[in-house]
Amino acid sequence: MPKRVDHEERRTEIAEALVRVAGRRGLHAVGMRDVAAEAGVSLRLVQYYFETKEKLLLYGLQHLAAGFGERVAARVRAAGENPGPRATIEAMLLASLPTDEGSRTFHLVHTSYAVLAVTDAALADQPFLKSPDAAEDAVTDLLQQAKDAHLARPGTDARVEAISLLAMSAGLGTSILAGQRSPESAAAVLDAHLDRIFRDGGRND
Amino acid sequence: MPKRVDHEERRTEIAEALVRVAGRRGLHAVGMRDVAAEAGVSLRLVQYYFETKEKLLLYGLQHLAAGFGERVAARVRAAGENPGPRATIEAMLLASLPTDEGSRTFHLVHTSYAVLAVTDAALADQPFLKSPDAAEDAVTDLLQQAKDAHLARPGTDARVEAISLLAMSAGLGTSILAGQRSPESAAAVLDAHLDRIFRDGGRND
DNA sequence: ACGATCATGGTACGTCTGTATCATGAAGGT
DNA sequence: ACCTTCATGATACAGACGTACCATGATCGT
Repeated sequence: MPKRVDHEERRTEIAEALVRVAGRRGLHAVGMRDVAAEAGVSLRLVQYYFETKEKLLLYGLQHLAAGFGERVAARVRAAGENPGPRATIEAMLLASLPTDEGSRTFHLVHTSYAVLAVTDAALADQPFLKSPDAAEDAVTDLLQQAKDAHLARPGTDARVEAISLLAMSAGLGTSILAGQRSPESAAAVLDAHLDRIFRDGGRND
Repeated sequence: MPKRVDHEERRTEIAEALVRVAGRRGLHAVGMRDVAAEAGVSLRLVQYYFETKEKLLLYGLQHLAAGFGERVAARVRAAGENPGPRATIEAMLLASLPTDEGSRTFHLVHTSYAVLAVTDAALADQPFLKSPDAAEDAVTDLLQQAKDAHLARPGTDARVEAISLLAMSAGLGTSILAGQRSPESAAAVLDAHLDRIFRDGGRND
């Protein structure tokens, strides 16, 4: 036989090609042949490693979500050795905004998947839909910690604020993608809300 | 000739068929033949009233946006004879959430269009993308009025809060659509923020 | 009443799509 | 050394898609 290749590695390369072309021309416009060309392989190879298009899409989605998770984690680590709850939350939220080309692609393709999932049963019960729940729990915990440490205003409802921040972040991200808002102004809005939640020192408003 | 028909009326019927099938099976999956079947006319007729698919999509988008505008306006009117700023804003935001089947369809199709617009130049510079700006101005004005009338907390930055509320509303709407959140909990989150902005009486926190 | 015009039907064409089939060289096990 | 098995190529197929073309009653203006 020919050289035994690492299937998983191959699949990753193809999935990344899928994400690239989806980010460029939109997920709806991506075909098997496009992915093959972008990955520099033949159509047959894409069929070989992913038997059907649906499996390719599913794998691509997982790969996308994993990459996003790493991106956020790296951003949080970059926030410092022992960042406070606010710095951590801020890093998470800002990492979710489509600022550079990479996160723009992620946001666009992710939203495309989400739209598809509404009418496609196979994508609907995919675990990537649960990652927002995980994020919500994480932010809630951080806010609760801040509240316990008297870093946040006493009246804060941790979960409601967590939901709000994540929904805002998602909404702002979409409007950045649509070209309605600049990343800077979106970041400023998020910061304003964090300022409100994390009162500094003893000010009571 | 045959009975002279009202072209605009016909186009509206077909556009509504487009929106219905798009809401059911997703905008990406909608074809000329599907629209024709849903509208109960022949494929030729869809071609006759909209020469090309792109024109059909554009018209459908306008129709969708117009319908949404009416929906919101009706909801605001239903808020009472002379509603205060808070009731008005609340009506606007709640009308934007995908609660019933109609608004669910609107949200889904609208989001599909927005995703397409990112990679499609023809849709990108469509006026419906400006309606968020109009909403932002309207909410900002209402918040400013409330502030001037001492109904809102003094520290409120009207525009930042308007942006936040609309972004939250959009983000919450998307998560409702994805089945991650119930309409009720989303409405509760929005209400919590309105409670915060519109302090009651003389409380200073 | 008649011819120009409008609304509609049917259908064919070319292209693109995802998938399946046939073919073949290259290297593993024994 | 041989035969199986793996990786890859080329291409064919059936269907759906948007669009274009031809046909034909119906009715309006005159």
